[in-house]
This record gives sequence, C-alpha cells and structure tokens, in this order.
Amino acid sequence: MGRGKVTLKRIENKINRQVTFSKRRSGLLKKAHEISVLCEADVALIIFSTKGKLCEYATDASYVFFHLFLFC
Amino acid sequence: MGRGKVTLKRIENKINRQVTFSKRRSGLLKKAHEISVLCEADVALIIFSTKGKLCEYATDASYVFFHLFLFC
DNA sequence: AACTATTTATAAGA
DNA sequence: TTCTTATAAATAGTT
Repeated sequence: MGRGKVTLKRIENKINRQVTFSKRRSGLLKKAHEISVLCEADVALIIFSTKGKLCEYATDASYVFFHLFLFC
Repeated sequence: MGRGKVTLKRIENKINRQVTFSKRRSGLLKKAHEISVLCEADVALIIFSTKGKLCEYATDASYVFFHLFLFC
C-alpha cells in the first residue's frame, strides 16, 4: 500500500522498520478484532518486537490458551 | 473494502459469515507474515472458528509460548 | 471460485 | 512523531 509497493524483506533502516512496525501492528490488531466480531471467531494475536512483548489481542483467552497447551 | 463499508457487527447470514471468515483469515495470516519479515517481529496468531482450530501462524514458536506462560 | 468496484491500509512525504 | 496524501492492497458484493 502507500506510495510504493512492498518488497517482502527485512527493512534495513532501523527508523523505517520501527515506523512500519508501529503502523502495521495497529492494522493487524484492528483486523484481528474485526474478524472476531464479524465472524464470531476466537482470535489470539501476540506481537513481539526484538525487545520483548509489545502487544496482544485475544478473544476468550482461556479457550485459546487451552488449545495452545494441546498444540505444545 | 469492497462494494460496501464494513459495519462492525456479527454477520448474521451463516454463508456470508463463512465466506468472509475465509477471506479475512487469509488476509490476516498474510499480514502477520509480512510484519514478521519486514520488521523482524515474532508473531503468534491463532484463529478459531466456533467449531475449533482452523489456522495458526507463528514465528519462533518456543519464544512466543514461553511468554504466553508468563502471561497466564 | 473469479471478478471488480470500492473501501481500507499504509509508504512516503510534510 | 503526528498528520496528510497518493497509491497499493484487501475485500464486499456480484457473477
């Protein structure tokens, strides 16, 4: 999107990478919320930067976590 | 997007809800993958329908799971 | 399952 | 770093 096409490779410039991370994180959280409401789906989304946890979104966490344990 | 604006409420028609779920699930997975590559972020995304697990995406799963345990 | 008109997300720029 | 804007990308309704 935007002024140029996206090339799927690591953004080398640290500032640009941080800015893109911030923008896309909010977009991803929004879409996770939308699918959960529109389609009655349980969604768990956890996003970490290289420095640790930054954001999470979850509907009905206990159900999701229960399944996470089963996958381990 | 599309021919009409999105109203953030449950899609009542079961067929439409299923179709939208399928479309948005793939979009969400794509964006989760993109942010992980572009921004070097670890991402865990799990999407369930009401009938159980349908899809998951995770980078560096063990790291993410470790943090999930900490959140519990 | 494809198509396409439109909305939405967002890359650059200010 | 928040706001704007041109454009790419996602997708709602349609076929």
